[in-house]
Amino acid sequence: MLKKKITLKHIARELEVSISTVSKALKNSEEISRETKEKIQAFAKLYNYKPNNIAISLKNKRTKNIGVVIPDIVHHFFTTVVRGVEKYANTKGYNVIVCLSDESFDKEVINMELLANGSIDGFIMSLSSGTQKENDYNHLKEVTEQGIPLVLFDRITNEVECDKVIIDDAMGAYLATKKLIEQGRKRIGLITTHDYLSVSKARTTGYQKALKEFGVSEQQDLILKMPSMEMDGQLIENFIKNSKVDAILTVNEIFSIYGMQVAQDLGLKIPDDISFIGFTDGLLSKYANPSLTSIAQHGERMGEISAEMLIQKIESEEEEETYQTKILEPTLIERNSTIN
Amino acid sequence: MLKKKITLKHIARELEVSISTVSKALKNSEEISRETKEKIQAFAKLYNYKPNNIAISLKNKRTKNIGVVIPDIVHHFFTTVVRGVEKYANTKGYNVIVCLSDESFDKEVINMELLANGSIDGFIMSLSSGTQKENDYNHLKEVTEQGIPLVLFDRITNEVECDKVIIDDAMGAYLATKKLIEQGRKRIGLITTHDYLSVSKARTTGYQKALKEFGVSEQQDLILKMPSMEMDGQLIENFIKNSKVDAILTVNEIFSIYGMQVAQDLGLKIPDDISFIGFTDGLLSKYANPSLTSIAQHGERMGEISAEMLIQKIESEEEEETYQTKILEPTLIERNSTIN
DNA sequence: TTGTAGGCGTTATCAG
DNA sequence: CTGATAACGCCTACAA
Repeated sequence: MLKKKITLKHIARELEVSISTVSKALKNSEEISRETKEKIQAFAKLYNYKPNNIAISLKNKRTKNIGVVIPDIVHHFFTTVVRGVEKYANTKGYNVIVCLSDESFDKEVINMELLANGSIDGFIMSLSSGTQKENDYNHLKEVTEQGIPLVLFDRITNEVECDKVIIDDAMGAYLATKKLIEQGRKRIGLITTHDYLSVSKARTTGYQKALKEFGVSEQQDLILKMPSMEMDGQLIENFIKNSKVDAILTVNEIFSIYGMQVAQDLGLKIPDDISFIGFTDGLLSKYANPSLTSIAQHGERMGEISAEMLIQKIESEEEEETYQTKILEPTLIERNSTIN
Repeated sequence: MLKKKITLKHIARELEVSISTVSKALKNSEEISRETKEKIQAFAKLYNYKPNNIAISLKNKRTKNIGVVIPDIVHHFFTTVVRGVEKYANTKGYNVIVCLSDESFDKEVINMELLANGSIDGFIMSLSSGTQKENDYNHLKEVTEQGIPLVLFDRITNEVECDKVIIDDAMGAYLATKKLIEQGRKRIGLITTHDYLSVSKARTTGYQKALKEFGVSEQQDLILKMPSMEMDGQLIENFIKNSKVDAILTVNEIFSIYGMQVAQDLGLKIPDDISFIGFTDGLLSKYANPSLTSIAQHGERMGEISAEMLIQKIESEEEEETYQTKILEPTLIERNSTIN
């Protein structure tokens, strides 16, 4: 019953020719006679011969695999990036090996080391919070020193020389804050995470820049820093109750969604009494009630660009030591949490 | 600057011993003298020697890679499954290659054929809608005939003999419908997709079973079949307006979320005038307003079980021709769309 | 205790 | 036009 994979050797033996003749015949080489080629090709087709990827990888020192290392996969933004990577990679004949660091430094290191031993031709990754906290990038440096191309996206670091793709997080926060100010909001809060996350830091900067630039006199920083990646509902509730904000910008969707619920429970009208803008224009923003105005991060595009940059590096012969950082423009998507 | 990967050959040449001596020494073989072993191990460590995965794969005919083929990755349920697969696979030293079929039969076929040529040791997959529509499973049969283990989850077919993992979709729909009936709902609608999707079909069956079993006299089927995977807001709106339902069960989250918005726009109170239950207990259900009662599909557990079954098959020597189907119990998670 | 040889499946070079 | 040989990196049975 088992139709095991057939190899060049089998064909050669069966047809009583040499392995190299078979190999050439299947490549339609000019060296081989029409007759022999036809015989071999017919036989190969009949038995559904397909070359073994692993053997080819060993020979070519090319796997046609891309390693994508992300902190979490149950996460809208990262999945859109993966989709973008897949999309581009597939057109170029590459497969995508997905590894989850689970926001852990150790897992990130282990995963990368494993894949770096020949399983992939290059990495596309976003740093785990654990890594950004430890601020230790030796595993990345080792990879690049071995000549394995690396593209960092979204959560990046300046410690490593490699190609990078991000959106202009500061500008995103700036745009959002500006929008709120222009709507006449006077006390604009920011709910963020720790600054060791590169993106949160950049967003905070953008928020502060806008405040400074357009700042109404009484304006001041109203920043809530969540202690962990998890959401702490109580903190948000207290923040809304005590800080008397009339607008809130959050570095993700969840904080906003939850904030809106708290606000509504407190009897506040959205957006009349308080308005919200979140980051990461995902499903939650679209389907929230009221729908959430948010800063689109263009994950899919980011994935495509990352894959393009990576494959370009993989396939370029020369050892170019030039790296670039592509910065995408964020887009403000207006919904009912700021307008009605 | 480039510290290229070092091989056994390099070490052997450098230390003026044979390759096999190096190989054995690094495996701490008894055959090799203490002295030689120490010398070799020290050198290997210094130069950070790591065996090449590809070479080992070729030799062992084992890649330690699992191919996961799913219709879409920007999708909560599938990502939870992937996470479960990763979790279990990693503990067993396997990597996960993710391929997206994009709901397309053709892409599913291409992806699988590519990976089947030696890149993976087994498949975990959920059928694309395109495949279920075509009802053509030859690509799956070929894979299993080649002796490559396959586990189907969620969207499965009886046409292929292999291990399967699903939740009891009929029971899920039955439980939900029963709950609605017990709450005194009289006109319970179902919003689903085409029946060629195995899960939608099963859910419809469960819904009808409950209606029949508990059916209030006036009860009848109030079924809206969405023509595509995409959501058509207009159809839902008309359905709610015209069918006079006082409860709706939907085969995913989105239909419910959207339905709730339509209902609220029509001035209906949830859950007083109309209540909702959806499938796939994801973020949307949790953060919707009101929060959505839903049937949890236990994706992560499903992924773990799939991986466990697959790896068990991969690593078992014998050609067992026995396949099992594991059926997980769905769980009804009550939220504010049915209670307040 | 160490080394040689052959093989995993493929391709490229060179010889016949 | 066809085939033998070596090589990719590793492992292992068998010699020495």
